[in-house]
Amino acid sequence: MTVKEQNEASRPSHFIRNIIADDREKNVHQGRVHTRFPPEPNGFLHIGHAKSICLNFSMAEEFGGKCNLRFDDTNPAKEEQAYIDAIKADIEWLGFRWEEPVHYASDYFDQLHDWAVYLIGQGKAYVCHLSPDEAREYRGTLTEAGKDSPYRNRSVEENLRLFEQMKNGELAEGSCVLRAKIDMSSPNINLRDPIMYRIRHVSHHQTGNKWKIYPTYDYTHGQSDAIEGITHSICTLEFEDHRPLYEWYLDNLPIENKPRQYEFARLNLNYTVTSKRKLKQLVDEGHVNGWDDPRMPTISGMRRRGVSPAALRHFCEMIGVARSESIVDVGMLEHAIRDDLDKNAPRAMCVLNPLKVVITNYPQDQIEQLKAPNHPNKPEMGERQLPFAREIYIDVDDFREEANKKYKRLVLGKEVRLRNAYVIRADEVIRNAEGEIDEIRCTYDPETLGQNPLDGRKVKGVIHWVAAHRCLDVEVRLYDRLFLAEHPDAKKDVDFLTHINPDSLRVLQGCKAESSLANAHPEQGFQFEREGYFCLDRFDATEDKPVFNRTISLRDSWSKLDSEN
RNA sequence: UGGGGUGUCGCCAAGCGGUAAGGCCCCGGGUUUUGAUCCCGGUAUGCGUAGGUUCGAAUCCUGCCACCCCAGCCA
Repeated sequence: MTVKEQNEASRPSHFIRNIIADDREKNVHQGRVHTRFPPEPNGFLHIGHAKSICLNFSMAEEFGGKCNLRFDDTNPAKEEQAYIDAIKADIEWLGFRWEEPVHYASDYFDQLHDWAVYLIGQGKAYVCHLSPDEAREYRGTLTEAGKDSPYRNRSVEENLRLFEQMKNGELAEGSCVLRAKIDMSSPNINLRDPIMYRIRHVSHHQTGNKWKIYPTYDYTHGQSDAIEGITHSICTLEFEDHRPLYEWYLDNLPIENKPRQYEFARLNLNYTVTSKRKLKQLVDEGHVNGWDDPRMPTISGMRRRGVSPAALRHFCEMIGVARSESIVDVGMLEHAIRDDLDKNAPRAMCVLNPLKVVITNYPQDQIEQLKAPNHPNKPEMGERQLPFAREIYIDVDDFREEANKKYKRLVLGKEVRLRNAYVIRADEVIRNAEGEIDEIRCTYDPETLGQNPLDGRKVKGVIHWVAAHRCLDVEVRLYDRLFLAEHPDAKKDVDFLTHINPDSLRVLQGCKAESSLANAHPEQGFQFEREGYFCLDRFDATEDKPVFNRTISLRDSWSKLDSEN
């Protein structure tokens, strides 16, 4: 198999790729491929945007083309510079490089204005003084045609004069708009004389106080694409009805390069909310700690949680690109995350709920330095030292006074393997005044380091542990799904907030981590063996107080078994 | 009851007239000092539905059904 074939095999065809490949073969756009990712800076990017980013950037990359980053900043009231900065950081973190410089739709406000004057001159645009309510009435309904605005036949001169006044801030906000003169009886409502400009006496994060009028998305997007030489303008399905309008502007303006718009189905994930409005609500109302809270499906949230760019990109490839609306199982995202971490995360041990174990036949002051591989299947990842001593911690869940045969951990009177160390036997349970278990007294078999018991005894279980006096005291944040309902926003009459998982974050203090973890870097993924994947929080961890976020647990076929009994 | 779309395994998704890819999930079995990973094997006589064309249809034609989007001076 050639490299190209392998590539094609691992990247299944999808309709956008097919269209582009086809266009290149037919030399459409002189064989150029130029895409763009056009976010509005009114919130943080989420997993759905990741799909679009991967699509746009990878199509350009694959076909030797370019991909622009363009902020779709036509509504200054909702936009902020802070979002622009965050969006740029997210895209870079994902590993994509846009074609410099960064573009803004607002870069084209002058050109757009001149084109509006041009359309007025052609008798194809007019200033309309209908109030919003009146305009709605005149627009008609889905089944009834609209009516022409009484202002539709103003003279070119009057329109020019009024538009100039709009531009100069001489007219009040909301008093009138500039509309394209298309067809009030079109079955496509977008063609019923759509608004091109509205008056907004607000300053803009890029253009300051220069403008009193701002163009709408429809009047801006296609032309911006054309100006930038975009060939394939990829957007989501809900813009499909806008395509005739997109093309109307390109056809009625003196524009050479005509980009084509293609629509794909946006990403939906179960147990997740991906609507900027709702995500903003979660942030604004304090249900989470900011846009980059590790529970958020935002790119920065997932980053902070410990998800790698590679995992996200792989996920986007797995789910494909199509035109049918679908809801992807979060299990697929989780699989992509585990798959990446399993291959790349060094192993370590950390006891989440410590239970002291005293090994009575181990010398009082002795400390051995055991060796442990950093990855069981990748010797090239090296090994580390693991101090072993008379007192260790194991997890509360890994000991039972009595249990059936299915329980493969430490049971009173039975043996278990300490991961990377010896086999121990539980001899005695020590209780405090309240009758709670305080510690377990064990004995170890010195002949079992790196080998099975010499007499052929079978020890089936393996548990993790940490040396009591050589470990780190750490905080661990256990994250779980933010929503309990599979489709949190499915019902319009049920507030999605009612489905919030009250246990989406559990903070554990006093967890005991092996000492080598003192060298962990923020965002570096580790597998805490038998527990899951964790990383140091990039904002809250300090030298004195390490804070680890659980990215995701290990797959667990035991808890299912256990609960069946 | 207008217009635009979509319907292939529990969830994604290839397929474009030659006899249903792949991934996730699930179920068996094997390896394993992580109940992880990994490895083998299994899972649609069926492609929304009813007809038609054809030697042959998920692919072409016709009717029907279901679901999604559109009546912001949001994008």
